[in-house]
Amino acid sequence: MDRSDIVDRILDAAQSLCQTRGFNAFSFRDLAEQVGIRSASIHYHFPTKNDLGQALMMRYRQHFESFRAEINRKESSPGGKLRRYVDALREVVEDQHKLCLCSMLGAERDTLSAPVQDEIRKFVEENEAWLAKTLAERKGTNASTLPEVRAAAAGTFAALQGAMLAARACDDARRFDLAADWLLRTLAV
Amino acid sequence: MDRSDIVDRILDAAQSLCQTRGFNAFSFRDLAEQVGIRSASIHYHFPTKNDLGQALMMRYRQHFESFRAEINRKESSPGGKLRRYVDALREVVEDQHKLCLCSMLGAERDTLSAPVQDEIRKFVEENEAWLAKTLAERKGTNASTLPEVRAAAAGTFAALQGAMLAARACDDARRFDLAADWLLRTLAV
DNA sequence: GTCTATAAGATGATAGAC
DNA sequence: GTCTATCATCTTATAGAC
Repeated sequence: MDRSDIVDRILDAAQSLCQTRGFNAFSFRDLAEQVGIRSASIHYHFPTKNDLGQALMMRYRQHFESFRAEINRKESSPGGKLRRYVDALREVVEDQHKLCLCSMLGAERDTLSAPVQDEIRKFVEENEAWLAKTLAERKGTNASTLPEVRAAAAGTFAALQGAMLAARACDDARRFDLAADWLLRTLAV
Repeated sequence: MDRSDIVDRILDAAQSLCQTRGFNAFSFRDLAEQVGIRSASIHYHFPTKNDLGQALMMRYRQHFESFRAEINRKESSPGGKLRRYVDALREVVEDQHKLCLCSMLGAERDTLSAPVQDEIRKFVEENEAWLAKTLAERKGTNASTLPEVRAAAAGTFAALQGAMLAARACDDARRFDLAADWLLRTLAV
């Protein structure tokens, strides 16, 4: 995990700042200080802040894509897949009560460029599609586009993102567990 | 609804900016321009931005307190109460895909003063307590502090806040309906 | 690729006139 | 209570040396 590639180190620091403070509450100087270089050097890799935001959200989305593929490989039962997915979000919450990058940038949507907005939307769609497929699988079908399955996926995604938000809002990680455990029981996982 | 009191007009404009852009993405100048006065006049009423944030979240919390009391007065069945609560959030979403103030400030929590953080936490606690009481009532008891009822309330609150967030993140109000309707069906309301 | 230096504008906040 | 004027600082971003 010791990425020494400078672009990744910048993105790591930016992601951490973004998940705890928000995109509009950290500067190139804050970022440069954390990475140990000067702010002009950040601009060399990411000319504008929106370029940084786009790269940030794109990388995050791809990480989740790999992560979902890994779950599908390692876990055979739909229930096990859902529990692994929830456990990964729990780890994010337990690390400084961080928010999902998608939620933080989603909240700040109106202040971001169109390419960043597109990345956020894609993240939601891809995660909901996976949840729908997994929830359908649990019912023994592959009809993941049925209205009732799509609704369950949207509700599940909303509950999980909202649980992370409540944990951050109250500075209390147990709020995530309370809501996430209720969700898994309700889904009969 | 035509509040001419200047403090309320400032708070109205600040709330709207906050629910669409976030607390860290609007300035005293933006605010002054919307209200039609100068930024120095805003500082007369709210010396610092955190003073404004505290007043904003306190007023929002009290509005919800009155709103929940109104629901309790007008609606007798627990199911009807929950539906009214959800409908009110839907109205917020339908207005420019606004976020609940609690979610926006909750996301930005680390950048806010302790008094504002306290107001956010109180908002979550008060709304969850009301949901727990209403969900317990639906089961014919008043045991709203039972672990299973508290978990259901936390899950419900998380799902609703997350549904608002997804609608904003994707610039699509139907995402709220999809998740909220699933929630109400799941709660058998 | 990173640095120093700096531009041009925004920001929260204050002093003092009216 | 609102205004003009202003301050010190921070912000994103660029030019040009090394």
